[in-house]
Amino acid sequence: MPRKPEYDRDVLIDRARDLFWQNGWAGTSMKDLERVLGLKPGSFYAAFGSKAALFALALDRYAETGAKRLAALEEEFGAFGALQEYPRAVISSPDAKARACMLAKTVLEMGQDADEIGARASKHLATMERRFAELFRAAQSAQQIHASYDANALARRYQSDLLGLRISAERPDTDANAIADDIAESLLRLKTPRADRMV
Amino acid sequence: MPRKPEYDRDVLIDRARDLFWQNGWAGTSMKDLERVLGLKPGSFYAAFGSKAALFALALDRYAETGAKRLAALEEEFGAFGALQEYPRAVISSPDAKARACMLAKTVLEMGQDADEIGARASKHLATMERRFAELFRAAQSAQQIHASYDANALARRYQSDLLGLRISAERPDTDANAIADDIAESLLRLKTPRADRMV
DNA sequence: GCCTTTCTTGAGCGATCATTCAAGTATATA
DNA sequence: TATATACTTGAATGATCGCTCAAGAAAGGC
Repeated sequence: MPRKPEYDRDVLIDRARDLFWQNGWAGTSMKDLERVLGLKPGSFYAAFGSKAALFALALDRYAETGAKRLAALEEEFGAFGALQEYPRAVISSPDAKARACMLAKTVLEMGQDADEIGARASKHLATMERRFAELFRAAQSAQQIHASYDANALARRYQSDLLGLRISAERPDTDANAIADDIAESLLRLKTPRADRMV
Repeated sequence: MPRKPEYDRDVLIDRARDLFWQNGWAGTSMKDLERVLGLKPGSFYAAFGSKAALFALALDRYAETGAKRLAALEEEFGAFGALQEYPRAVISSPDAKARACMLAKTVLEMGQDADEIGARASKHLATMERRFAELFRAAQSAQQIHASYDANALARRYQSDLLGLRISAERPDTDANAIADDIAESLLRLKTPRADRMV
């Protein structure tokens, strides 16, 4: 039996995710990755195959972490509470390398058709939207949100608000916490029946 | 006197804006620009100085166009009507090369500190936010929005919603029109006094 | 201690990046 | 028509891109 790798693959993927998250696909060079991961080209390609393959792993890791955080909030606060807390949580984690959503950044940089990685990011976003819809439905079952609302529509709007929030949070001159509170507060209005469209 | 340029500088800036808007800074190569603008390197550098200088011109052009569109809506519908119409307008212009905001894409790609172009995009965003605040104040004066709201806070949230909307509109599987309608509709609730914070 | 297997190293690959510049071309004025 | 003044062209620059590969180093099985 031969020697074992000197690195911890999981740790490397985490570091790559942070680097890609912050600097984007094109903004992250192989030289950057070699420096941050502590791998020479030979080891890198033996371990991950290509820059694109590692980016895909980083994307999956990112999406998985986000889903877990949402699940933990649901565990602690219930479905409705999780929806209220998530906006605040997502812009205030101190270890995060960026405020904006890595999935959104990827979709914007790569496009989502024609590019495989962009499509993957888009798929993760769609999965998150479905999770939000489930939470909205659960909140409806718990009588915290009135049944007259369409949970899928609420989820779509909620995700849109989150994406906007996270971009706003990237800007230093903007009070993102106020926006997060605003989003959470607006959920409370959903307890009363949906008003007829007045527009 | 010597010969005149064969190109129309204004048209070239428009084309560069569309290209940069769609593909981003790093995603747009000099070769792309040469092809779309119909300029060989020598002419290009004589005309614009550098890729970065042209990007700055394109950013300014983009911001200027957006501001003009908002002003036109205000002219036609008044302040409150403009705020209602703008979300719909911004995702439905048929000539637009992308749905997402070029300023936001630039900030996300470049960062806004450390990079001069990112900072310029950020400044344009701040200017737009101030314009929104003015419109909210005008709507308050016209009794269409209750005076108990803080116009600056409304503008901050409104811009955040717009940024989210425009990212959502980039995704083909999402009904962005519904989100735009939702944003417009939520403005109607601002006619009644602000409820106390309940979160 | 030897051998096999894997990991590590780093020079170097062709391609592409933004940019430069000297040579050629066209035009308005004198 | 001659000349001065741009504008146009495109080959070439050095740097950097993602990536390859042959050689050296380390570690478990015998």
